[in-house]
Amino acid sequence: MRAAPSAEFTEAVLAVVAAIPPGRVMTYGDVAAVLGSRAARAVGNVMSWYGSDVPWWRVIRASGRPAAGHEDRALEHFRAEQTPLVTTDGGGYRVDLRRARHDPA
DNA sequence: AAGTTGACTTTCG
DNA sequence: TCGAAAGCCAACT
Repeated sequence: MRAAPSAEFTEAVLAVVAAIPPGRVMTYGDVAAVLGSRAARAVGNVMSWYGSDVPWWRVIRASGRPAAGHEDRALEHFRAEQTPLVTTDGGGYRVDLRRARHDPA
């Protein structure tokens, strides 16, 4: 285990993630931006620790791919929520950020 | 106080 | 469009 974020930071992140509507997604950087910071990595840490209590699959990387190692589980949710996806030739996939990106403002 | 780590981002080739 | 390298932030040792 590595560096559990402070309670303040954790609650703030969970609140933002929980506010993302179904079928939409936000990048780690976006979530951090809402908190007034650029700690995208710290956001990832919060997900690894408390992600089980929020729709963590709606938080993805700027590349349009979900958290590393969780792509399979995330795909199930995306298909269930009809999130805009882009299937790649290699059998992989990626979220269509241009359409699915959620703007909290 | 300095070094290490991570569900990241951006820039360059 | 893809991969490698450097940059950044927060928290731990």
